[in-house]
Amino acid sequence: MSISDFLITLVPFTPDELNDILSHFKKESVAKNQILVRQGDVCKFLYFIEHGMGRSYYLNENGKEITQWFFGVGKFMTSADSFFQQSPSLYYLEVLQDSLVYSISKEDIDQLFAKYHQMEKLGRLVTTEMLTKIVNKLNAIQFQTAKERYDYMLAEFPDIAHQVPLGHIASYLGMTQETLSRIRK
Amino acid sequence: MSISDFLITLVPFTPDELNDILSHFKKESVAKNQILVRQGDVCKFLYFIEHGMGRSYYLNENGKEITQWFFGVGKFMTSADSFFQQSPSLYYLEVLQDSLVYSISKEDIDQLFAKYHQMEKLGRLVTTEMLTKIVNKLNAIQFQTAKERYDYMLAEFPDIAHQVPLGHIASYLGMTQETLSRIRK
DNA sequence: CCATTTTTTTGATATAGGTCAAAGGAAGCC
DNA sequence: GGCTTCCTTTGACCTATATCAAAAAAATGG
Repeated sequence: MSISDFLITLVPFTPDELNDILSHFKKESVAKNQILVRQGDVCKFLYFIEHGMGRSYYLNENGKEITQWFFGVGKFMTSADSFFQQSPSLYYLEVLQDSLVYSISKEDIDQLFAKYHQMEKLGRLVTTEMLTKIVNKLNAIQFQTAKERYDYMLAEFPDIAHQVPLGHIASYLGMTQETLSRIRK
Repeated sequence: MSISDFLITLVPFTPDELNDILSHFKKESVAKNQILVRQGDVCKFLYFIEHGMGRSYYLNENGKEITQWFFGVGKFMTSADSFFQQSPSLYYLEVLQDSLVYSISKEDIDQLFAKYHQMEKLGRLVTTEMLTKIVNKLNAIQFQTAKERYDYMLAEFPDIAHQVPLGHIASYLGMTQETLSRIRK
């Protein structure tokens, strides 16, 4: 899904608005395993994934990587709190496959928010969707067995679930990789 | 905190805008234990809590109440997904103490979103704040021990933690009330 | 295509927190 | 102010999942 298709399905931008908005996004190819943001850095960009996938993760007290979220095709990827507050990121942002993304800076998106009422609406809708998805994850994590949590993963990220290392998924689901391996049988 | 104080700390509304916006909120007294929305109903209103507190909860497969969120003074309370999508609510919304709230309907708030660019921004900011808070809860639930989860509760809801039945808090934190009772000692 | 590294699976054992049952306390109500 | 209902604590036992260790399988790179 292209970024302009994505935008117009959510909000009825005029062609002029759409062109102006798109002109602030920069197309980038990013190689597999590239780190876009490090824990402690300020996240400078918001990325739209046209092709590929990524994840956010952090290092826990034992230095283990804990996946916090997966980002697939047609989604915005960023370290949300860091990007919007321009505060140090709690997470790494990593690209998991060679990807094609469109990036926009905080200043540019703020300008667009201020310039276009409809852009502000887009921001609200995208944030609301994310909120709903996080609530779903929370319910899965909080009250479901390991098996059910894996089913949630398959439903939420069907395209991603079979393309990333099992350890990434296990930490995302709050279980060990041994447990996930046993479940998958 | 009054609703108008709350609004202007987030977004610089003009006095006229503020008056118009406030005129769409209706002041209501709600008695303790009153249910504002039932699971399965469409949530018709968004509530701002000027005084009091509430929670959202659902009934799990065994018919047990599972608290999903607490809402304190100076917060918006609603069944977010149901209200914004006008879909059946997954949650009950219950007032936990005699409360003073300001309510606004979906149609009215949509009208305000459409009318005022700044109102749309308010919506985005409030949603973003909620998103951040849910991520915090998720991290507490997913990776912390029962003891640490209770500490998170005390930090996130200091005013609420000591005023509601222990069972509500236990289910919110994803543990049994027996476990929470043992921890509290 | 072999060597090395990474990822996944399997097995044995440990434990945090759950479940079930029941007793104490506290609070609302006539 | 006693009755009833609700809320909290305590005890005994159990289970899902973690931890630790190591083998097997798959992927990567020169």
